[in-house]
Amino acid sequence: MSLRSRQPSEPASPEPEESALPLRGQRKQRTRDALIDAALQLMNEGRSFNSLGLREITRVAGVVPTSFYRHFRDTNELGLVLVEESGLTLRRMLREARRAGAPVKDMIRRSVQVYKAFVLTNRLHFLFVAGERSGGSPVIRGAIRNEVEQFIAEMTQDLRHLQIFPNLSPESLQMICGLVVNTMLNAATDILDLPPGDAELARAQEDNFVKQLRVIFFGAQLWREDAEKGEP
Amino acid sequence: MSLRSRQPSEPASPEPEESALPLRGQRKQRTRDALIDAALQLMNEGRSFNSLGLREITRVAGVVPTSFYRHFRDTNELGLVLVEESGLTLRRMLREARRAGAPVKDMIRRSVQVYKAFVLTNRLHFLFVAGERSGGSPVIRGAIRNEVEQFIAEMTQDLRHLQIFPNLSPESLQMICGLVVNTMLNAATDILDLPPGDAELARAQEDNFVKQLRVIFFGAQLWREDAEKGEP
DNA sequence: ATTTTTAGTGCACAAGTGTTGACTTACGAA
DNA sequence: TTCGTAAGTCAACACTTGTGCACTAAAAAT
Repeated sequence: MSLRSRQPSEPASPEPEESALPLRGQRKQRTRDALIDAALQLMNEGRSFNSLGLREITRVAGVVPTSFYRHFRDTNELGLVLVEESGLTLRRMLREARRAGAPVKDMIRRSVQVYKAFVLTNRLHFLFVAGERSGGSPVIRGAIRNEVEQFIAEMTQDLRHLQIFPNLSPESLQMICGLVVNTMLNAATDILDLPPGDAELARAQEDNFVKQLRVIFFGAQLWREDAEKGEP
Repeated sequence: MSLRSRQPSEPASPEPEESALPLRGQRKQRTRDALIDAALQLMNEGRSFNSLGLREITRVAGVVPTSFYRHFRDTNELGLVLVEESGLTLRRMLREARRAGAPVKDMIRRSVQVYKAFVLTNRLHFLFVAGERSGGSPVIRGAIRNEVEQFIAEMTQDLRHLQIFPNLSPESLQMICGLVVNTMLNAATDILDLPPGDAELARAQEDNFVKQLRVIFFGAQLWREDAEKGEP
């Protein structure tokens, strides 16, 4: 079960150095991808990453256990590669959103729908990120945290240039984005766990998600920097 | 290393049925608790729950592997007990907050500080909940979700009786509470991961947490039910 | 054409795993 | 005092695990 073609990155970019068709390197990359896919596939069946065994991974990848060492020092190193990949996916989402521009009509709901679609088509990466973000081994958790932090920073930049919240200082904008991203990743878990077919539940879940974001954006728009707020 | 006395529940409540000092039952409970504590302790050292082995648990609990079966069918069942316990801890927090009443001055910051303290003194349970909420085995994740859902519902009731948001329908209030709880649990991970001693970082983290909650409550106060909101 | 490199294989090993059944031993009821 | 119950122990089982070493074969370099 091949889950996806791996990292097409730039499909038609004849880089002179790398893609000079080293036939062996190609082959190596293929089993390397098979290993990564195997890990993702196992997680897709309900397992958590750091409960995966090296042998288990190589088994579903269709290679012998010792082959693993030709590509990674241990499973943790594979995990870090997975973190990096997932980070790329996150930034790809941001880039696509950037290109599409902010929808003018019913902005939040549209964004949520786009997000939902993106989560589902990149199911495995989101499963990994949402799952290991607070759970797994400390080193991987740290790496994911970095990636998410970076994502938040980029999102902050984008929103800043869009001038949607002219009232907010860059720091406050970042704090808002952190809140939004947490809400997003949390929703990702819900989206991925949702049994397919139940349109009613999906709708309720989407409505809830939309409302939460509306509250956040609503509060953000009216935010003033200095004051000590809250009801006195 | 005994981490805590287990479930004091009601320290001075001579229940006629249970506490008739069946010396054997006492002993059984003790090793049962040792098993539970062992699991928590292992997680406290950076492991995720469903990577724990039965033997591993019994080893740090100081009993022989086969003893495990006198208390739990398998590790998953232990996990479910852990979920239940953690749920109790969550509700205990709510109850204490209820008894203390809402602080009138600088309400949110106070609450955050109380919450931080509570998370640190109940470190293990929060570590478990925050870690396995989106990570571990599906059945445990589901159980945690139930517990959290219930917590949200209770919190909704409390806020309703406090009349803090008279503008919100019960459903909207629940949605707000969901947002708050997610933000709380997310902050719990940060709080627990924070290296001790770094007061500066702790302060920044707390400020961020406080601000996020302020935005949410601020947005909630101004929320109107009917309208389709957001910037058009 | 020959040699070097290297991705992938096969085999082996020590160590750890979950689970079993028969056992001890001390509590608590008779 | 006797005796059944059951928490905990012991030894053993059939596996799985991560890892090391020698090997093959095909691609790349010479």
